[in-house]
Amino acid sequence: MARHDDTRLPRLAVCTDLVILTVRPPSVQVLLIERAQDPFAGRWALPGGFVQPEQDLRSAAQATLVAKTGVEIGRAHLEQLASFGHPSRDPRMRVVSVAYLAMVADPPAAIPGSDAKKAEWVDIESVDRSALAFDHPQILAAGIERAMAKLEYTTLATSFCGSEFTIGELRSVYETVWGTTLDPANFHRKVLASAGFVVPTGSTSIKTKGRPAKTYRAGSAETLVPPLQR
Amino acid sequence: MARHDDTRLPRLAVCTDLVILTVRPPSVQVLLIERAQDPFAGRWALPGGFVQPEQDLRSAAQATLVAKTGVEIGRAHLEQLASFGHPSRDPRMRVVSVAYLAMVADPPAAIPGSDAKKAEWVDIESVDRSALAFDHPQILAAGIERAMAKLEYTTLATSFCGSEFTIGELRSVYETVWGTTLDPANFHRKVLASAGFVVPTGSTSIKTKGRPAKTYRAGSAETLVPPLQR
DNA sequence: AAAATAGTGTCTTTGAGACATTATCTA
DNA sequence: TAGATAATGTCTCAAAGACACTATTTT
Repeated sequence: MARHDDTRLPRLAVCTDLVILTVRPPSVQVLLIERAQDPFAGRWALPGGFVQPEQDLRSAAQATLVAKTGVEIGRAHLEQLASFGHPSRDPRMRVVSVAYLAMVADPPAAIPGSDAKKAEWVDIESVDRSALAFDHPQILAAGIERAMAKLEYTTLATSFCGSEFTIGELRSVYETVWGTTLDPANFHRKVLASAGFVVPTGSTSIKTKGRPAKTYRAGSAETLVPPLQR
Repeated sequence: MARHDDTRLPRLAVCTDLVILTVRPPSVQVLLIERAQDPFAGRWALPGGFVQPEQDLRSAAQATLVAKTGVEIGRAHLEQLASFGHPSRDPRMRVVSVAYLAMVADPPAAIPGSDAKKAEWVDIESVDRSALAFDHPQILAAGIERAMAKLEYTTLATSFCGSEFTIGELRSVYETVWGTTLDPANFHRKVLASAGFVVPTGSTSIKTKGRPAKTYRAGSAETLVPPLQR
């Protein structure tokens, strides 16, 4: 059985890695950094960092999220994704990664910071996933899959929209993430029929084309009953 | 930014804790141990253990699962649940716990092993959740919630059944976990209509009462389209 | 006016639930 | 035979999708 005598415990670290997504129709984008240091210097990777002593896992993820996107907490969705702990996933030493999934709306340019040469929003279609550092191909895949699935049965899509949005903008989030087209009329009715999904602001948006649309804010509901289907 | 110079990294360990569930109508049961050692000696807790060097997270969880239940791998469902890493969740030192959720069918008596005075299957209704050691109340809640949710849109319920089961047995899993009653006729039709949910064995089960039921094995599908509703 | 998008109305089809009916066993 | 559970059939109602139609803007 495992002992907890800490002098016998191996050297080990915990980090967080983030799959930060945004939707810019017709693309879903992920924030990637080009690593400044070894291991994997020069390679693209998910942003992340070691969890500091006395730092909660979520706080660590939040710190990375804010540092890389420049987006205020509270204007982004952040949830734990999964943990990855293969003994040799990091060549330096054993590092268990607690991955987080974040969604932000219309972020400014990504911020490289000290650990990256570059930081960029990249279309997920054009990412050479297998070239990512560490086991980040796996983490990215898990993040994208989770995001796609959660759109169906949660109100998460609103976190890809700004504070005010039209039903058409919300629909384009779904269409972009799922790579499908949805009937505008039926989508409209279904969204308004889901209690707590969106609340009207009373004003309308000015667009370049077509009839101006009423705008909405995200509602208080988190789950979508009934779910929206793909 | 985080440094990776390992001499500066704090002492830290990673463990796995398991929410192991089984269904014995009319109860859902969870495997709990009574801790043999401090901290929390004498208190009930989820089974778990430290992750050993060179041991994968899943392997660590699997080892605990087999050790406590006596069930062969392959006859149990095991999935990662979430990670819990509050800095003071363990009074000894910083310990990040990667929690796993397991489901087993009709297990034998639980095995205490060396780290527990007792190990028992306990009805989840009768667990004094707030008395559990560490942050295990939170982990248990997350496990139960996940299990209940996944019955709806996955074929997971079959992992609470033996290798061969009747539709009625499968239905009682749903009824037990959700605490509801389901229409036997409609349930029957919906299960058989879900492609890949169950496959007929060709034989029938002998029961004490009523007409003998055809038996089925778990099918190859993992997700349930359309989902079964509560 | 034409084009584009927002929003509403309506019809059809599908699927879920309620419940009756038939089948096959044990006590 | 009575009672119990399995399995099938049928009816009704509600929701989803297809699509026609109206509304309001820009060019």
